[in-house]
Amino acid sequence: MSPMKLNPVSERFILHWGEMGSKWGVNRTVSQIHALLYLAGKPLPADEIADTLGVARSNVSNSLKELQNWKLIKIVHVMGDRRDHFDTSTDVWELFRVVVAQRKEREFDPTIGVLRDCLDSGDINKEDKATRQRIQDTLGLMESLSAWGDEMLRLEPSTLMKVMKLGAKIQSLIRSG
Amino acid sequence: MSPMKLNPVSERFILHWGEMGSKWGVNRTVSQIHALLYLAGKPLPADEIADTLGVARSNVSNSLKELQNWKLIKIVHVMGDRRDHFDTSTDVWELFRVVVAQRKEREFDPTIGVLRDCLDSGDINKEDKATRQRIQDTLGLMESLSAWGDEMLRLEPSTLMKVMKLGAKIQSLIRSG
DNA sequence: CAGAAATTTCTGTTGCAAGAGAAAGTTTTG
DNA sequence: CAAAACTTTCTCTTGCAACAGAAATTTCTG
Repeated sequence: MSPMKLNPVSERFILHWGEMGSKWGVNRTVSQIHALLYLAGKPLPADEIADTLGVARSNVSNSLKELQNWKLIKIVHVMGDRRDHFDTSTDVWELFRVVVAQRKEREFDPTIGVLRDCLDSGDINKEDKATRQRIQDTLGLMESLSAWGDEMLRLEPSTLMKVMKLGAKIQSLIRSG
Repeated sequence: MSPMKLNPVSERFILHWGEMGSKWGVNRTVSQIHALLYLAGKPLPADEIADTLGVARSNVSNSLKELQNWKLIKIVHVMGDRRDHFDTSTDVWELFRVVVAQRKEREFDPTIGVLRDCLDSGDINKEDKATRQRIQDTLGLMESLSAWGDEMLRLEPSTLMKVMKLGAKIQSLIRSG
């Protein structure tokens, strides 16, 4: 099959998304596939993805599995076609929320665990007081961020948007409240 | 020189920080060096860093330059020692702020530029309406986050802390205000 | 249930970032 | 200004993630 031709803007979007992903520790092909599905806005079969992006079918297969682990895509079926098709949300806020929640769960929370563990261990007394305090501070920051993240993630996108729009005005609310 | 011995907790902290860095697109050695300087809480010379972490002197040199580009460390001098010493803030909030600001500037803002560019280009009309809308939505989300980030980064750590403590309670303030 | 279609797993390759060590360069000091 | 101390730049190596293609497996269809 000859490579499926993307519109120039879609191509640019997808390529840039791939670069972005790399810089944040996400495999380039994985990012690109997700960008493609997002822009397509409709379920695509794996071979069409491979064809469009010009990567090996097996690479697509593994990347799709990865995206499923991230809960960013799901398998759907199209009438009269036995191939699996893959679909992602077209709601960018929802996608954002999922990515943040996943990274928090995978990397942030475990780190909090390690820090707690460090502070609980008998070995902690071998460290000098100031070092101990810095580990404690780090844990404190991460716990605050974690708790705040959980609360924010629970809000509706529209509410979250309002919170952000409020921005720094929140300062005055804190003083008054 | 024989490798300088770290306390077990420091070692664990530094190793874990290195792993964390990798997952977020930061070079492992770079993360480790920063963690070491943070825990040490005092300026260290490059050779002592190389020695403590067991990596090549040249690697340390390049990593230190990288950390300076990130504005996370600076060169200081110690009386009676002609070697450069490297120092980082021991204020974890300040460090957090710098990292967020840098990543925003390096990766987030340029992406906003690309998206604007996409939407301004003549080629955008080749895309179908729904795709165009999704690019527009993506830009909207990123612009909101960017503006909000700028405002938050301007706040004092202590204020920022209060904002986070407020958490979801902010919802009611929005309704009332 | 045989053959076809689709998918996944396995195996080997490749490209590149990360890093070591040598060489070159710079700064300091007597 | 020569030698020593220190730092950076350069070059080559290495390890590993990313990937391709083949082989194996599963699922579907008449």
